[in-house]
Amino acid sequence: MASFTVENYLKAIYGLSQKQRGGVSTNAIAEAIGTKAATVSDMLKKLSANKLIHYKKYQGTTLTTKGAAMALNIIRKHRLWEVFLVEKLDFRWDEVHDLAEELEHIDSDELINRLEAFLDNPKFDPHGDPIPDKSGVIHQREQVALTDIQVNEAGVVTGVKDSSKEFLQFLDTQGIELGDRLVIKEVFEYDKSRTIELDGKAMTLSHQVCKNLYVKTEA
Amino acid sequence: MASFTVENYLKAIYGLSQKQRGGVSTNAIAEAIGTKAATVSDMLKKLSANKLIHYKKYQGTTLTTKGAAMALNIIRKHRLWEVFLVEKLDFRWDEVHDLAEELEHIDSDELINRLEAFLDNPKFDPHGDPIPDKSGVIHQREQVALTDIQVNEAGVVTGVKDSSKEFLQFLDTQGIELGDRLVIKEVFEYDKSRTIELDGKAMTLSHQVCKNLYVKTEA
DNA sequence: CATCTTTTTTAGACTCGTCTAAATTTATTT
DNA sequence: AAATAAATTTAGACGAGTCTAAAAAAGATG
Ligand SMILES: [Mn+2]
Ligand SMILES: [Mn+2]
Ligand SMILES: [Mn+2]
Ligand SMILES: [Mn+2]
Repeated sequence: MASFTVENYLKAIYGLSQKQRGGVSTNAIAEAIGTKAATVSDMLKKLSANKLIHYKKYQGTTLTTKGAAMALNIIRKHRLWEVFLVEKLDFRWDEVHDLAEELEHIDSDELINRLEAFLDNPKFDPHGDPIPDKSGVIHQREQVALTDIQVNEAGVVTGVKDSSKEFLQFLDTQGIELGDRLVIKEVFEYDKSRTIELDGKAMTLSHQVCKNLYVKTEA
Repeated sequence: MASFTVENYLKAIYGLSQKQRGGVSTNAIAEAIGTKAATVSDMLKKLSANKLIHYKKYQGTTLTTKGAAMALNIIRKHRLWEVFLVEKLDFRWDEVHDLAEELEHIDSDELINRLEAFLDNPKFDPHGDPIPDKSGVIHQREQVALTDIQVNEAGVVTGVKDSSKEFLQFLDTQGIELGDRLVIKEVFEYDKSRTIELDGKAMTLSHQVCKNLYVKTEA
């Protein structure tokens, strides 16, 4: 129904609105989509005319119920395709994003529902992000960043905040993957780096890494 | 690389060039793609400028080596996705064409090669059409239409010439599927219909049906 | 071969998504 | 509060792909 372009705008607005409260700015959308603010302004007018966003000039934008439903469906498709690529075609978790970026626009609910069943109804994608169900309901997992737990606290790695190829490959080199159990051994106040124990091995992780790693604590 | 539109033109030209000898006409392309002749003329100029077709005004067109290679890759992707949809997601053979029409444009050789392996390197799609290999080589099966075999000759159903939903669903109602063995029992000269025996059951098929059913004879 | 018909191409226009440059509004700072 | 800075929108343009209407070429017919 909606063009690739419109779908990408909706997804971007949804994503940005999750990271802050209040409306999403024109510049933020331009940055996310890789386009210019002028282009975004034009598009916001069209999306608004189609009742996909709430929009007052100069005031930022938020998705309407209809717009949010469409965004969630695209996210659902994106994440299910990512699971397919990793689980069935043996792609690595750092290789699947761009492909899913294309596959998410394939227009068929029947296809995506069957794919979901074929994959045994996964609840999370390869990066630990939750998969919205058919009606767009998304269950956020109870998880905290590694920066938010104390010395001697333990956690299981459940996801990443930064899904960039670079970060994912860095985690690979360190042998850190989803499901790993770790314990914080020491926090260095100087640079906020932390020493953790994982698989019986000690390693030190920078503040930047800890900020971007989600764990579920054993509370 | 090439846009969806360009890919669809190349595929259409390839398909039409298989059905006749000589160049493909502007009108035929317009008809195949569902557009107007004027639009096709414009596009032919662009494809020619990009060295994807040989083109002389008013003379029809043929694909260059480069154009043919691209067309075959799209056909390869189309057919492998069709196999996936039928074999893995349990779609029926009459349901998969339009979805494959979208999926064929996903731009990744790595993806399609992995999909091929995941599907156990199928050689034919759900309609019996051969799947080009990685280098675009396509092995046409030795098969003939049901109109071309004699009374008492036997054959195994290997494909359909007409892949329309209507014909495929008709075959379903008659219980005819790929792999079925049949024998021609009688040919009626009056309307060229034929009586066949299949699974021990006799049935009469019209000339139109026989023309569109391919079989491999036991020669 | 001259005319009529069909096919194909050109001309001009439209939509979608994009851009740069300029104008406008909002936010921040003295 | 005025001045300056930053964010946003408007104006005007462009390429891709499409259309309708008109012109031109090729093909068929008497
Ligand atoms: Mn996308
Ligand atoms: Mn993901
Ligand atoms: Mn297509
Ligand atoms: Mn097919």
